[in-house]
Amino acid sequence: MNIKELLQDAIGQAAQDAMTDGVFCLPVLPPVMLEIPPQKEYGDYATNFAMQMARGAKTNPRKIAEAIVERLQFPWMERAEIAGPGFINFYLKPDWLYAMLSDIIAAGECFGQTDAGQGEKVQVEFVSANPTGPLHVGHGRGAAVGSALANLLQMAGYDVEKEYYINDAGNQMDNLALSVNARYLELLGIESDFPEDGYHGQDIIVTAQRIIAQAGDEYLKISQQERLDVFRELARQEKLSILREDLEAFGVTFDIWFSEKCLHENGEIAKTCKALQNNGFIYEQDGALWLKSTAYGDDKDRVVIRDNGVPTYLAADIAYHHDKFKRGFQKVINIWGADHHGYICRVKAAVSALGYNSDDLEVLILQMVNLFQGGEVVKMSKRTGQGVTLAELIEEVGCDAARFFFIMRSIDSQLDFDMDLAKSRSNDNPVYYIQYAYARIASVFRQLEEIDVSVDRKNAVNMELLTTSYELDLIKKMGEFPDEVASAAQERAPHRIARYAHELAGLFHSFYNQCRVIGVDPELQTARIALITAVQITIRQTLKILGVSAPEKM
RNA sequence: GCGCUUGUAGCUCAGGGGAUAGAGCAACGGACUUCUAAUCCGUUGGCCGUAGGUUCGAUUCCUACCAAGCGCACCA
Repeated sequence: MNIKELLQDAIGQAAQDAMTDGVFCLPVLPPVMLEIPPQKEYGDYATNFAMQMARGAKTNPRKIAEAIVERLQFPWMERAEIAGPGFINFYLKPDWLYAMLSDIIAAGECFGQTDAGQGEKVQVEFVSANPTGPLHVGHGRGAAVGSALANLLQMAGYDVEKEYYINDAGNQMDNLALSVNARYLELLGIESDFPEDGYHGQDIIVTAQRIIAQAGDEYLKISQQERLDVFRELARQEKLSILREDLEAFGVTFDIWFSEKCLHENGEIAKTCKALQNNGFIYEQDGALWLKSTAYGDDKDRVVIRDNGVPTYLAADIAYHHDKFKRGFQKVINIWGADHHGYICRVKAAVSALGYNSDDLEVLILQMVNLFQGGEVVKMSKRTGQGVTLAELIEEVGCDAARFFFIMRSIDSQLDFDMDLAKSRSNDNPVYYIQYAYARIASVFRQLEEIDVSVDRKNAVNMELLTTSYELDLIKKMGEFPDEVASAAQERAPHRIARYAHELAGLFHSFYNQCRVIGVDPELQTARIALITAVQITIRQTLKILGVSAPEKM
């Protein structure tokens, strides 16, 4: 049952009837927007529908509202009032809440699932860090937000695939090989210059040490070029498996790991460039090939094949996006760091040039993360003197807190990550606040079992006994969940689920402090068991989206 | 200089044409012989960056300006 949709339909019908009766005249009715009013006194739902129509109908909005209210037929309606400039406030009979509560328990692990996304085939590509070193905290935000968004879309009825684009071609891989080579020689006591743009991280030394542990100075016997080829591949594999492990430890997995190198090797880049050359979007100048991205609003055209014949990163990205759309995704979502936003225009231009609708490529830009500890910005890891890695952060604050903190802000906002707060086991910490609500419910169930009270007698529940505002507010809030999931998915805004979870937990804690479950009148106890069963289900669903664990005990 | 994002309570942030602008923290005052006090209840706290414009109505949309972050390669 979706009370909101039913009410919307009833209002639409009433408006139609009013038009038939000649109260006002409009060629087409606007959609009925129902909202939860800012204050309880304004009822359970409200709409500005009459005000929306007043524009076109050139009629007093209050008059339209009256006509609608007079004709409205809705079984759960207690009364409807016209307020302010023309709002209609709807006050429903509490019965609808009881029906909703039963629905939640019946839905169980499926609660929140809707077909809002209509099975649309969506790809979410995120993290996609170069396999040249460890993930840092910025990647962590991308990983948490990307995986939560994928979960969210899935629950809202989209057909989701998660993908990691491995930038395993080009200069940075050569630099990686050169860096490993330099460390290798250095460790074997051979003097060598460290490459200027090399990777100075500790992890490169570890890689070189591993190579020595396995093969000693074996690689001194081959040419430098051959050695670099070997090291490039060895390092690539090692870095990749570390990335995969770190992400898995963070609760992040991918359906597909897509290699850039393959696009070079299997000729897809050349093929795509050829196609764009044929339809005039790639031209030659100064010995290089250029994408005519200015045709789609870019500041300047961009080189895709350098004058030395080597494709640029953009060339690979064009072929990559071509491949994505060829795979039949209706929406392609990329999550990029704010430092890549300047890149959006040219990739969208390429997508358009390839004959696709560039609106089907959605690039979500994630603003930067600043770590704070003791009120100070933490730029460097104490241990290594380099940027703080994701693995270090998880070790410090825990996986659950890290994920939640990364997700809880809108992606447009820079994130001030308060490590002290994330670590604190106190009421200040929103993660624990939510998990604690879940654990409290689990604890109540454990104690009920101890005194042999059955927890699944949901058929014989007299829900009408739930009458306090604490109980009714909880049910109301839970009832909003499927809608919240659908609209958060549509807005690509997983932070809304973090916020919702916090609000729901707050309502539960208030209830818990005010109403007892165990030991009250048996019928009321049964009803309250049903209530907290539903709360537990709903909190679990929110945590599932966020990728945060739901502890039975704390 | 150009572009993207942001400017809302002391702090961190939601909201996003409409009814008295919300939450958490901080500050202050209360609640544990009772299902976990990692909790709850209450109080205090706002020219929604500035100036114009559109609108019956703007914190929300538009323009300019100011401030912060991030970009502006034949790097990725």
